[in-house]
Amino acid sequence: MKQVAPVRVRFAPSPTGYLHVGNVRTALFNWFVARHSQGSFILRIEDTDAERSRPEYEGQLLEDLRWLNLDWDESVDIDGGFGPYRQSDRYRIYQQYAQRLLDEDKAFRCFCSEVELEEVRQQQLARGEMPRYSGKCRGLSPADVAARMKSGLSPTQRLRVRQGTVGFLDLVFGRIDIDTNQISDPVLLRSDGSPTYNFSCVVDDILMRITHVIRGDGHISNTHRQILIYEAFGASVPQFAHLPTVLGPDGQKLSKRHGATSVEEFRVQGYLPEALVNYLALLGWSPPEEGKEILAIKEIVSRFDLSRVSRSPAIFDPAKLNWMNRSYLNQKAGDSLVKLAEPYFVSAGLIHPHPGPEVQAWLARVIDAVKTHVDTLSQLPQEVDIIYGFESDPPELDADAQSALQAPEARAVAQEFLRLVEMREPVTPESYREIVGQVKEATRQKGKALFHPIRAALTGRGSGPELERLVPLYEDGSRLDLPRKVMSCRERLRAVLPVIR
RNA sequence: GUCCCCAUCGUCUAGUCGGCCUAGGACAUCGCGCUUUCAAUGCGGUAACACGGGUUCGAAUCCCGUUGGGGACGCCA
Repeated sequence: MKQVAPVRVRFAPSPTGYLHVGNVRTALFNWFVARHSQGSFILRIEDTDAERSRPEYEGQLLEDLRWLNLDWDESVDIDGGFGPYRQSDRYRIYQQYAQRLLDEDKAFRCFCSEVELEEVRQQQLARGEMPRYSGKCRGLSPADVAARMKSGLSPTQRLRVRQGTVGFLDLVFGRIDIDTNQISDPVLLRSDGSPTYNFSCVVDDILMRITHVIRGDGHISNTHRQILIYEAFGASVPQFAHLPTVLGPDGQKLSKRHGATSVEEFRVQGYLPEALVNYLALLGWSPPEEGKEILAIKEIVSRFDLSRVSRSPAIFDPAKLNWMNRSYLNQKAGDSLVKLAEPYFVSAGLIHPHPGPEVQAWLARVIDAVKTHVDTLSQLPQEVDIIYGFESDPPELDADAQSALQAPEARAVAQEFLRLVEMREPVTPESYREIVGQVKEATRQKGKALFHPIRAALTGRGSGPELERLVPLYEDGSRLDLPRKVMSCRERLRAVLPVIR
């Protein structure tokens, strides 16, 4: 029996900003692979760029991943025996491994200055060549090196790239081979001694026993350099899988001007994490069976396979995300949405903070009544205006409601309805139905001619949720302690009275 | 500029040994039904193999070229 090493994948973001949907998708696909194969998902913080990395982004990063329900097995907060998991805490390790390469003459010190290198680059570009390192310091003798060190120059350390071809079998793109003459001797250690991305990444992936490197396709060309580093260490090379880029609706790289792009923004706008995960899973991956696109996370995990990942870039489509979020919203019962929706209602001044059970129960019914109209939780308060709004004197009626109350028969319906409501207060679902029956009899109106005027008088609008649902919400809402008053049926009808006279 | 990669409806995609494809699904869009209205929902329609050459009895599927797009070429990740 052949022993198969357990799958170990990693998501290695840089804490240089908010978690972006493109990165989230990379994290997700890694996580899918880990969970599908009962492997480990490792979260590593790549903060070797001191200029741009900010510690506060790290916390945000973890929080965003938690919100998405992506759990990790090892990271800065869970030691799996392969730590530390923050690259800035691993500098000693990089020094040590860099020294080893130097000792074995697989790397060399380079004293070229940045201006000097830039000059050469410009010349090569002008000649229409691919800019690459000249190899100037490759052949420096130990004495030369010692002399320059003594004079106070601080060198970088570069890998000695061998002749020939390097290649790998990408799990999504297939075979990608190139000639090593396309590659400069990559800098491993900067002149200040800090490691570069390509070096720290490889050292960590070796030491953390990463089996599959899954990342954005912008890293394809880095992969060749990195493989050369694995070779220099005599380490086994992991499998690679590169994911196509996520683009904005205009086909350009996704950026702020395309609207929300960070997980934080999607959360604030009231998208459900499961909807965002489901949508992102379908961006570049498709399940083996057709037609089923709303998939629970566990269904995605069980079906996920890198061989079904597309090779071409995908455009992020907010309209489809909206549809998906709506569909998740409608799948959930109102009472399971109350907790999530509460903050939006509180900040809109519709309920007091920390509502009691009565308000919560009422709110759940309110949400059930209007949720088919919204894409996101943040749209709920404006939709709920049909319950609250009616306070101005006289109340504002929309165009549809006004025309519904134009005809004398329509006003008769509304007046009769009011008369009966006055007698039967408070209105229950049962009494509402009875009253409507009596109005029907008294006015000889039915169907649209009957319901439209009632709706207009009661809600001030030409359309909205079913009246049978709205009426009890008005009645019950009017008895609750809310920062903004909900008017009962009678109050509403009295208020419109001047309008329908 | 040089190298690498990609190319099916407006969008995400199915298509994995070339024939079952007069190209399927989902979103969006349009129409119809249901309903007192809107929404939701049900049913149906419009809509694509970038172009040009090959190979083959047969190509969306294989090969070459063109065009278009993306990426790489850093002491960024």
